[in-house]
Amino acid sequence: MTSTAADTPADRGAERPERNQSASLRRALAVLEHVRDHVRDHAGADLSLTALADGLGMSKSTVLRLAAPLVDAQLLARDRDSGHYRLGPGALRLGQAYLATLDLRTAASEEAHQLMREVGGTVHLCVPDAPYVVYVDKVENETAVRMASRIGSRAPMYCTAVGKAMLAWMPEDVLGAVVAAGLPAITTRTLTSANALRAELTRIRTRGYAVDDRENEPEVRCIAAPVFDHNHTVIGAISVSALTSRITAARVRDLGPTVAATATRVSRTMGAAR
Amino acid sequence: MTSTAADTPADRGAERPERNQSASLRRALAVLEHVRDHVRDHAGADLSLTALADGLGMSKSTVLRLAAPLVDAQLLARDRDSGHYRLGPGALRLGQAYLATLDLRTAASEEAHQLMREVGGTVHLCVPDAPYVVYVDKVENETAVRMASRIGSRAPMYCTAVGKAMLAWMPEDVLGAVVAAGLPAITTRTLTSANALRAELTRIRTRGYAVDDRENEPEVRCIAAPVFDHNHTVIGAISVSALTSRITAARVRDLGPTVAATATRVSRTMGAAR
DNA sequence: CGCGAAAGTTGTGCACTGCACAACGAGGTT
DNA sequence: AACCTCGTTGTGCAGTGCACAACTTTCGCG
Repeated sequence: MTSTAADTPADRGAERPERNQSASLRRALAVLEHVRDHVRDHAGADLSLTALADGLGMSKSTVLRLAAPLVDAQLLARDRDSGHYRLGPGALRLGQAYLATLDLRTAASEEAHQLMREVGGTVHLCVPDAPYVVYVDKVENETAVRMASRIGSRAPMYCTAVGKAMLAWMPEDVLGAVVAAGLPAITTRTLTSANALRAELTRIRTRGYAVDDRENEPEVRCIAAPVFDHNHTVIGAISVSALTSRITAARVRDLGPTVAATATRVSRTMGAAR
Repeated sequence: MTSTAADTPADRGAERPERNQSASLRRALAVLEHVRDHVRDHAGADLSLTALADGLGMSKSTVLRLAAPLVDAQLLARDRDSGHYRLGPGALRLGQAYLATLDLRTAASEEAHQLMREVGGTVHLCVPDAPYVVYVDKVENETAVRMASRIGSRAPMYCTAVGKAMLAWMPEDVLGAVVAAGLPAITTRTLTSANALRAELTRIRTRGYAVDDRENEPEVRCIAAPVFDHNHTVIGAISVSALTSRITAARVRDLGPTVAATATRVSRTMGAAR
């Protein structure tokens, strides 16, 4: 640090880059996320080395060298002809391994199907990822449903029944994070103030289930209840949703306890006391 | 492990660590893969910091600091109580993003369902990942099939119909890589010599489809054909499989052209000339 | 067909990162 | 309460990887 007479470039007071933060690893993950978010469309979605470097504000050599291990791990793949980057099969392996660890999914599967048959709407299973929810399973009424495209996608907590159901039983600081992330209006009925949301959560806690009454999509109602593990920690939520014509306001009061009972059974399977 | 003739004997003694190889990033990816491969079972699957460090031969502090960005990126998650590591929702996001880029899946979906109805067996869609195949879609006959657990899993090329179907139209060096990876016998009928495999590939090219006649599982026959893109590059394969009682040796000759025709239609959707 | 531009790849100095070791704090067990 | 194990944090020093630029390759265009 303090060198001899030959004075060092005294940058004292300057930004301390904080050691041991794995800057290069973070850069590499930024590369990965950039590819993930940028390969929306199918075949045409190209990401050349220069496009990547420009988009991330890195130099080409940096991206090239960071990408090499990602390609080796098959999280990324390079087009053999163009050299452009896309996600690789390793990404799929990770995702499937993640799903395999979620015994919540297997535990809820049967109940979810029964709930779908009973109610007729679409049943969703979610896990928290504050301030978002992640959809991990989906059961639809139609036959021959292909693997749901929405599995793996995220939605905000504050404007979905599943999100509010989980939030109602999560620590206070999570609500803070949700509010901090912003509460933009999705429809005219979205709860957009922290106070309104807080009051709603209290209501949810007393009745045992959450309702999304056209707060996220104009024509959809949704009823959700939380799933707990053996620690009484919220590990997910299960919901039914349908067009408002299928789930009338009056029917919500019947369906609410049904969904809550289903969620409670799943919780018990997961080891919850009650 | 499978390092064949990778390193030359020339660099003996002189340990050249090879610069610019992103050693730390590779370590981090090793951590990720270790977690992925080690969290087979559900809730009980714990990976403590020390267990991870021991399993990888790294020091605890290294693992701790490498894991931090992975946790931030939600590829990993830590159990709030025990601090143990597991895969995070970000892994699912990656996997789903990968599937979204595969328009092969959407292109083949309808044909796959029709093939399943026509033949009655299980239909698989795969992409190459030499020397393996990766299953990216699956259509089963039974109703109410949950999201296929085998999606995302891998199988060797040399002993599967889909693998051989792709291999038959891939560059010669891919066959070399497959042979180099080894051809262990899975059943008594597995092709275990490079020559037998090469002869089989020639046969496949002439008739237009590949057959796995109990080479991978004792009681299963499988018929597959390759899918090409606009460059006439192999981008996948589609197959039907069933117990030998359902697909007799005689029926193979009927089903082969059916599967090949299906694959050709998918290829055409993908922009192939013919 | 040859020329130019743009993209991808490789070499290298130097600053900074992150590895290992060890000390420290936090629970849990006897 | 003492012990033990696990997770976390501080720090010297070696080695990594970032940026820049030279080089190679590929492609477009007259």
